Amino acid sequence: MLEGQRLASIDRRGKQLILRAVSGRAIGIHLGMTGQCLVLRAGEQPRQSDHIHMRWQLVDDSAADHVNAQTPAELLFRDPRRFGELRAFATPAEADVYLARLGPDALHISGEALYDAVHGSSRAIKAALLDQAVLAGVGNIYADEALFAAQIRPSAKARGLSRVRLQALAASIRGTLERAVAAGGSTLRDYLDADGNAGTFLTQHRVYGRGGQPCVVCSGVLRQTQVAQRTTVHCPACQRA
DNA sequence: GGCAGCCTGGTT
DNA sequence: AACCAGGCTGCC
Repeated sequence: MLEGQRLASIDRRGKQLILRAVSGRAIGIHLGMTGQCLVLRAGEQPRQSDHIHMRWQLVDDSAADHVNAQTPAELLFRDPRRFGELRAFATPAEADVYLARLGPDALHISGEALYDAVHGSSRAIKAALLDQAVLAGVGNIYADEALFAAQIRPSAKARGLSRVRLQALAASIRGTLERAVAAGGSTLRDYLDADGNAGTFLTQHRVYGRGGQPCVVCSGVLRQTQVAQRTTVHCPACQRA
């Protein structure tokens, strides 16, 4: 699909990455749980060479004055658990149809947009946040963290939450994701950025993975439950809404 | 909605 | 050996 093609752009919508070529062809990449996209310089070897499912040779022929111009490099897709996905699109329209399944991007979600997306739903608010057609980009970690920041119970019915509450939740989602991005993401075990670096947001988790431990705000015991079939941690005292 | 299933690998 | 994990789909 991409042999001999010139990359035009690299974008993201929610958890979906999309590489578009000048010709209109495109590749969609989803990391799933354990996927990694790694960029290697010429002659560089990946730290872990197992579970590599795709390798693209890259040539940088951009600016003539670029230090690395003409230096070949490689883009690797590695995914031990194979829950990730690579998908080829022949045209921009095909790619756009695929991306249209996704809700608004969580990193930029407005209070109004979140209200519009969930206020009519009878589901638990956490289930709605995890639904990529409702909101694109929030997974289990950031759902729990954002709900804690907004003081909302994960099991609260979406339709029972006020406009003001949902506006606060939208702000918490944006804030949580911004801080996570600034920290390079949450590496539990596998996640690495394109340069092979782990993310450190794990050190800032306030509820995810802390069931049974004291709440950082009130010192009460954090409760671990199941919501939408996912392990969920919240503070019963702080999250009253 | 709930649940099995897709996979590998690390921890009880 | 059993259970658990960042996600998501398909089937009741």
